[in-house]
Amino acid sequence: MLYAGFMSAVLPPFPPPQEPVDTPQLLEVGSAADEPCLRADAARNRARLLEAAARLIAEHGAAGVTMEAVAAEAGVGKGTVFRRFGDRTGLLTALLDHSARGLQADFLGGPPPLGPGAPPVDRLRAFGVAVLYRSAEQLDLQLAAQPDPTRRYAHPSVRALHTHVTVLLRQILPDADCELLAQPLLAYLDPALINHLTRQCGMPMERLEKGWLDLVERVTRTGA
Amino acid sequence: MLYAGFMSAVLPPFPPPQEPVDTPQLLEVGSAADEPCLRADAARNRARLLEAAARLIAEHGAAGVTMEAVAAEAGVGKGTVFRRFGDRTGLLTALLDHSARGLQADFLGGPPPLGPGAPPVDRLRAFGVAVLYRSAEQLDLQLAAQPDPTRRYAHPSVRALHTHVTVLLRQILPDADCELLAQPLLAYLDPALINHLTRQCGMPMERLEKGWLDLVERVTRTGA
DNA sequence: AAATTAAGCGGACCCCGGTCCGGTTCGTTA
DNA sequence: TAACGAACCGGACCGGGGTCCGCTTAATTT
Repeated sequence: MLYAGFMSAVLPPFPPPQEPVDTPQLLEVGSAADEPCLRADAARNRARLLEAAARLIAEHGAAGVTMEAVAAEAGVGKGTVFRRFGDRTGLLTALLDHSARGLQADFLGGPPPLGPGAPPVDRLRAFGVAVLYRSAEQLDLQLAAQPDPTRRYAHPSVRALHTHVTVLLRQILPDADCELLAQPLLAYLDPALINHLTRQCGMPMERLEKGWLDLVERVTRTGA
Repeated sequence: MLYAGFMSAVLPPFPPPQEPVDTPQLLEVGSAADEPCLRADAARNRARLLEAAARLIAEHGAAGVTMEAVAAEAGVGKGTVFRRFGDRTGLLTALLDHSARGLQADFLGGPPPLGPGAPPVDRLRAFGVAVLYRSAEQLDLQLAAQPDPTRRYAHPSVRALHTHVTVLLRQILPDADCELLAQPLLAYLDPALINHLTRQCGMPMERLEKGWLDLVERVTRTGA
């Protein structure tokens, strides 16, 4: 199965146009089952929708699936899809949620070198490699789930990754502007870039991996 | 004026679904007036459309302008817009074309430190700062013109920037995988990131500039 | 200058993401 | 268990991007 992440923090009931932006960033994700007590039928429909979406995507590819088709496949109305997931991006993101939580659990509390215990540089290296391969696996979905340019960096899951990298960097380079420095590192792991390099330029993943290690090496090399 | 770049390499006549991908990358842009001898009426309409688009964007913002409105303002049919520019992204890109050519001319043949003559590291520094401020000026348009994730990195203007950075890097780090290393550098200059950092996080441009210089410093620092 | 033809034109048309609101159902309270 | 209200549902509806195809017009050829 692909989605399996039926429980995810998606949206407050309906009018989702509010975006507080004051998100706690870290830790917000990780605690499971945070949907604020969905009504029975709503929860059922939510599950149906995710199943339906996964099924259709497996069959036609993420790009070839319309919201209406998902609704039909799930046997619910179109409005229900948007009520639950806000928009297309929201639905796709929910499908990715399970693996996102898994990754986050791994680097927040899993075994070293990804989790705590290893030296920060090693954790950073492992983090990049993990993200790289995870994204490569779900490339189509990751691409389709990418929100428009004005929201890409504000997206909670991206924020979580950014926070993690920033924290690691601060341990390595206490005097640098780590919040900023984290951005190019993260950008290297952008699914759209991975897609470009592997599929459009034909680079093998090994080269990307080498590139990551090299980048980390260069960025974290201290003082002259 | 904003657009002013009436002459740009946009698309062969109609069926644009072909994307050769074998683009010469560099130098392709720079030689002016490369529209392959447009018919008189077509050229006239093209100019009208760009003027109309610029006018409407100035008035309603890039996001608030529909293709149909542009067509109407220019006094042509909707089909004409799409025939000429392929899609929304194409039209917006054409509006940015003038300044893109200007920038390219500057770093390909202008005076140092941007142009040839200065040490590569200085050129790289100057390049980033120039791109940074140029993007900041046209942020709305740059954001609106951003193509979907699967085309973002394949876009000719991005390719041109990437090539330039790669070339500079190779002069500084002959043994590194400069093609790859150029990506995170370029990503730091992504309009979507600039938008996020300045408008959503409230960072001043000075900090972004410092961040660029620091990043260049770290990435180009040679050997242990 | 007439004929020929390829390029260009335009607006009706389709599709899909997203919204709205009248009717329904769940869960709770009395 | 009756009744109430909030949450939910669904599908009609809307707007905008992108396509199509029959008609028009600019360039070229003789």
